[in-house]
Amino acid sequence: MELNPKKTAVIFKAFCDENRIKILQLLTDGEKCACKLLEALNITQPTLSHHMKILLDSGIVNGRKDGKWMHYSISAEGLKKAQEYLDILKEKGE
Amino acid sequence: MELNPKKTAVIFKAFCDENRIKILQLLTDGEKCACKLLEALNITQPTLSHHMKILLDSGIVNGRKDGKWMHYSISAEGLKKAQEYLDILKEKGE
DNA sequence: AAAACATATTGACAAATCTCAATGTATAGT
DNA sequence: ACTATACATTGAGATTTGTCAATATGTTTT
Repeated sequence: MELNPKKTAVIFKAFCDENRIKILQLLTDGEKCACKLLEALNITQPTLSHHMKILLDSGIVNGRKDGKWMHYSISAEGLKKAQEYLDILKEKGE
Repeated sequence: MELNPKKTAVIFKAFCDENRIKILQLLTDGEKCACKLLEALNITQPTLSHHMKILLDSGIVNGRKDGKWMHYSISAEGLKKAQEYLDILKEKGE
C-alpha cells in the first residue's frame, strides 16, 4: 500500500495542534455545537472557526448545520482511515 | 482516558508534513541510514536532519548510531501509542 | 423590518516551521 | 596528522500557522 504524502499530511494536521486535540477530546462524548466548544476552550470565536475548518478538511470531524447552530462530531470513518494509514507504516517483515 | 494535548500534538507532528510521510514510508521496509533517505528525497542534508529530529522527538522513529552512520527505523511502540491515542478519540457510546 | 444570536470570513500581526548555505563534530581511512 | 565522509547545528530568509478584532452572513425572534 502507498500513502499520498500531501493528502496524508492534511489528515494528520487534525492531531498536531494542542487546541485541536482538546476539541477532539471534547467531541468524544458526542456531538457538540460550536458554542459549547467555545465555552470550554480559552480561545476566541474566529479561532475556533479556524480550527473547525481544519478538522473538517481532515475528515476527522463531521459538521451538521441546524438553524443557527453548527454541530460537530467525530467521524468514525475519518478516524478509521487515519488508523489504517498508521497500519500502513508498520514495518513489513523483510 | 485523557490525552495530554501538548504531548499528543508533539507525537502527531510526525505525520503532518509531506516529507516526513515520505520518510516514514521509506522506513516501512526496514532500517535505513540517513544517506539512503537523503538519496530518495529531494531535500538537502540539513533539512533531512531537521525532520529526523522531529521524528525522533515524536517517538515514532528510533535512531541508532553506528560509526559514521545514523540508522533510522520505525518504532513499533511509538506507532502503537499513536494508534492507542486515536482509539481514545473514538466516540464513547452515550 | 429590526434586533439578536451563532457562526464564518477577512485582514493583520506574531510565532512557528520549512528550507538552504555555511560551519561544526565525530569517525574512518590513508 | 591529514583527508574524506556522515551527520548535526547555526543562522537567515520565506512560508505557513495560530491568534485576535472587526466585519459579514445567515437564522430566529419580536
